[in-house]
Amino acid sequence: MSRRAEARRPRTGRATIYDVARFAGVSAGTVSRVLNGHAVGAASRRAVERALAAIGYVPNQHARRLAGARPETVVFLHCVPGDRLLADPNVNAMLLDCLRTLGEQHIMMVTPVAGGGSPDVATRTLTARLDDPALMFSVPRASTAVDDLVSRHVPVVTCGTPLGHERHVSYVTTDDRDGVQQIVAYLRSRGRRRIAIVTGPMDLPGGVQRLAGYRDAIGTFDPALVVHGDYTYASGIAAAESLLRRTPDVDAIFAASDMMAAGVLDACAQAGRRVPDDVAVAGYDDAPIAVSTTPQLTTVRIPWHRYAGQLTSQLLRRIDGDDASGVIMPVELIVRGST
Amino acid sequence: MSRRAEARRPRTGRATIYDVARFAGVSAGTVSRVLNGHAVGAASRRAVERALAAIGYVPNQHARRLAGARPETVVFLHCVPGDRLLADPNVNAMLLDCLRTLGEQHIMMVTPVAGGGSPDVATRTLTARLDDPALMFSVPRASTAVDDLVSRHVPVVTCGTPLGHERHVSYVTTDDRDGVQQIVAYLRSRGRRRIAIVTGPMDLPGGVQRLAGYRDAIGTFDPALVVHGDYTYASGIAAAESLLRRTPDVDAIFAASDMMAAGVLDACAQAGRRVPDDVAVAGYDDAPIAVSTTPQLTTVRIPWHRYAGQLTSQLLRRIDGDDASGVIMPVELIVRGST
DNA sequence: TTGTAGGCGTTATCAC
DNA sequence: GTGATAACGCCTACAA
Repeated sequence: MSRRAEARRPRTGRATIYDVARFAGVSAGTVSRVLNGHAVGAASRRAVERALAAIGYVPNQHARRLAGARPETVVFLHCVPGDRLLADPNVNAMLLDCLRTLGEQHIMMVTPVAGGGSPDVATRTLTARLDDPALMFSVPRASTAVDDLVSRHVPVVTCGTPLGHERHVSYVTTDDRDGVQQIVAYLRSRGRRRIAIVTGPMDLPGGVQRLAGYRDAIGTFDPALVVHGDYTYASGIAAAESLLRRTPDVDAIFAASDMMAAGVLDACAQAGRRVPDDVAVAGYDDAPIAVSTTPQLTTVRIPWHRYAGQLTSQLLRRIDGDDASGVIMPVELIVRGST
Repeated sequence: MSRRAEARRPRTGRATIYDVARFAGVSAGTVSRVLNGHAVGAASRRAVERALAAIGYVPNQHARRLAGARPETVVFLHCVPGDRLLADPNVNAMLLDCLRTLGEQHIMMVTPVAGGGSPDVATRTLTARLDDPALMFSVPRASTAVDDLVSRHVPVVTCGTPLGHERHVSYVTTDDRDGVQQIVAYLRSRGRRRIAIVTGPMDLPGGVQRLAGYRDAIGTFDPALVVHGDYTYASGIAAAESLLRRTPDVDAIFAASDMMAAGVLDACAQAGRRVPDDVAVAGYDDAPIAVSTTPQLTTVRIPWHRYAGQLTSQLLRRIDGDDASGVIMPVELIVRGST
């Protein structure tokens, strides 16, 4: 790893604000003002705009940032391998919302390239020297990336409660406890008595909080009715198989994600249990798959659109120096055929 | 879109090089020197290193860049929708290679988030204000993004010939003409006389150059034996169907990508043509699919590993101020059962 | 080897 | 409204 040319890097040759100023016959300050939409005389403004166009000036971001301007880039981070996250239509739609809103503020979004490698590694190397605000998804409890960022005063906003970092990180989450309580209450009202849960990963906030909601609502808690999953279809299948074997009297299974619920559905069919007659099945997220299963899934809908709005506004607030804060979005029970 | 607080952004509160210097009892220059691995007295070095650790100093990239340091970020750009590009195992492996090599130089790679939207749009909005070197894949001839970057003196390296920008953009490409000539020569040597081609998109270098190789090698050129595809399996099917119908006497089909060749194979089977007895089929890229078809595909192998090496070194050269240049990688004919 | 002084390109403050 | 001018944090000639 030989050191490269130590010589000062050749000037970029790019036009600066001074070039524009000279061309327009005004001072650099004035150019900066029109660039930033501040008050400027009509004549000067015209002259500057002409110069801008003629020269093809593009501001230097680094200089801008150094001088205290708002960042023009936010970094999207997640720890889910293989772009499974972006494959989720809900997440994708929300991301598009964010992109649009941020775009209006002239802020773009980038993400580290993992290239098939672990995004965790990419994230780690990236956050080691990142200077831009970060938007993080599915942040596991032990994430050191968050610590790094926080300790360097990088504004961070997470999707979901940043377990262990609630005080230093802004976040938007959904009212998981309420959502699960609604589900359990509904199942109860339909006469279900042995209600099981397939949780998400317990190091992710969704895993923890949905289980908490379940415990709150369930009354007498039976550990035999709790199985852990990882949000995937396969884990839904496995969980249901285990439940049906272990506690044959189960008459309702709530899965903490629709993907898992779909797995549960198929496992029930496989085991010869009729849904919803023998056992009710409920999911979470109201993902597209919820309406393409048979029967369709009772689930909890997250207001993704408003969620996205909150996310970006949290981000912008942090960027503008506000303190960290969390917002909790209400959710809505969607009843379909599976219960 | 109300203007936000105009007040100077509050100081980040992050430690600067001066804090470190004060702590270590040396000057800022000295700190900078140890940071950059320049010559420093042993005592000073130790003091600085202690201070660095104690304070948890992290350099400000923007300041660094402004002062003329090498970029620590390169941007990966492509115009293929839906992450189809990253789904290609060859591309992926190469990218990993690049990531590793760049990582050794403390350079990370990011890419704009398209969020299911068109990467072209993401690229456009991004390049509009990008300041970091760019690595571009599958750059179509008309790409204005390249123009933008070049005009702003942003170092650009492309995978494949940057049609129309060869003088201002560094690139790495494969010897497509030679590869195709080898294929055609081989098919000839096996007695094939009516050799057709399914091209790639004609606005991409691979499309143009592989067709060029075909024309060079084929001798008497029959337009009826040329069908255009877009590198996808589906287009391979469509192309083969059209060829078999239009020119039933065709006895060899070369497809400009293995994915298309796989389509050709299936279309032949569908049409009741035996491969290779009735018609020989050849692909290009030596993608994983080339060995999972029946029969396996004769194809052209690209030395991805060395390719990646060239790519990063081109990038580093550009970053260090060298002029743009192109390198052409040799390719290797791989003969398998399909011919 | 080490400190000092400019400069990188931009923004914001302060007089005019 | 406008022009100087001082930061911003870092790097590197230059001088000591």
